[in-house]
Amino acid sequence: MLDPKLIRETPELVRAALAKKHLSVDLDAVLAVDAAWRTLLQEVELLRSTQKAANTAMACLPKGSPEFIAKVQEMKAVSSQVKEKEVQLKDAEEKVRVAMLSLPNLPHGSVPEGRTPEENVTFATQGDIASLSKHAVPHWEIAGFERLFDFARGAKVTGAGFPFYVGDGARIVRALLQFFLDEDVKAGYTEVSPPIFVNAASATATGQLPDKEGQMYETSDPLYAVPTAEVPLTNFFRDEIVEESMLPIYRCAYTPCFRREAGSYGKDVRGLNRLHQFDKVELLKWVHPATSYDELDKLRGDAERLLQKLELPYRVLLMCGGDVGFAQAKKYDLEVWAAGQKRWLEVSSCSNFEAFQARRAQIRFRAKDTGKPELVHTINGSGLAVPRVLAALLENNLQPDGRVRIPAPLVSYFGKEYLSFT
RNA sequence: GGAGAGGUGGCUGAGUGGUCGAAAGCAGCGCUUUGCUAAAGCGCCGUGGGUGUAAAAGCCCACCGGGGGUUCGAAUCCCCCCCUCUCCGCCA
Repeated sequence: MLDPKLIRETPELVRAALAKKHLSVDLDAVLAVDAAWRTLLQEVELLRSTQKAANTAMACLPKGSPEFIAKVQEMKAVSSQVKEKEVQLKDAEEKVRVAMLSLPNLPHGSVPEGRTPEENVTFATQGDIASLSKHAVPHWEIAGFERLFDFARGAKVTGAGFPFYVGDGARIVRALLQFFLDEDVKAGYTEVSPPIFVNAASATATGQLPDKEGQMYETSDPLYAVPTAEVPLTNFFRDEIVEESMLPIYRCAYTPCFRREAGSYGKDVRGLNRLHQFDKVELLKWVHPATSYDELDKLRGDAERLLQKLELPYRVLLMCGGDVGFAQAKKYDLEVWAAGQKRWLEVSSCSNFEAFQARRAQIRFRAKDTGKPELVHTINGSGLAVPRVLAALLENNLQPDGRVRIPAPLVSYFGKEYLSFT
């Protein structure tokens, strides 16, 4: 959510910033419902004010006195007016709420112009792609792949996109998660194991709701299966005021992630590229607004280091205005090179949300100098998503003998130096 | 799942229809006293919104778990929901 005062007082500034995101936003409609709401609010408050004054006067009048009875009669009219107006006010309030929730976050000034993913800026590239085998194959074509990653049985038991991981397949997933969490903890993040279902209020605070319910699995309660640990993690401090001295707060969490992802097709959904359920470790920070862009860079660095340790070539994309996302002010994507598919796979998305989520979630800190609550900035990114890292690992490290070499830092977690499909 | 008790400000905890945004205490902040510390005394000390302003101040409204209702008037009475605790049942 944006600052309502900013929208009212500098609508042109807001309009210009939103244009950069290339989303169709009717700011005038938002301003109109806001103005209507404020008019009604003032009318109701005026009525309530007279009601209150009468109430105070009546308190020192004898109950049965003629003056008292006259007042009651007089106030009955006011009371019915208030009730009528309050219905309208409630309606107006809801309209404002919906309108405000529909506005995307403003992109940061450093976000490049652009409409499509092709216009994202390659910010950095690490590792040597050329040295990887020219004969690498997509991971789903590796002999024995389906033994370790059993999509057929997953589809039978649950549905497409819910594979079984078997033997070394299960073990490599566990090794990666353990490695990621240990490294993240070393980098200063406190490990958390959150609930994997959230309520509507939580999903609204982080920006999944309203409008994006089609991307989440919903239970009959209703609760939502988390699409990322970001959701429960961010909401940890919802409706709370923390001390400024507690900032910045660093947390990491592993959860399975559930995404319905309707509408994807082709090579995007082959093998481990895109699943309805996958494992991911998320990094999350609550920070002082003044430091949030430094903290974003640091978080991205923490995610990058994981890829470096796994010896995976990757690039960092700075997302252009059109690809930043609804709730983000600035976003970097980390993509690993998958030698078999000969393409980049997104394994982490590191974003600064500034106060957008904090305002929805009412997460604030008490400023030391003024003593007043202020909104924190939230920052998050994957550290990292398992299946695509795994896909790149399988494709890049496949040996002529059909085994996959395990990168040195992972060996102690995996328990051996090669993953075997037999 | 069943029965009972309860949800009030950062915390503890009064308040059962009117002048209550809410006593008191603790914590916090400021001042006084003091060689320092401690103690004591005095004062300040919730959040959100509207309006106003260069920014403030000020003024107004709302908020006593959430939502609805009764009433001229609700923290207080009624209904629904959520949560916590105790006991019982079930269970990894």
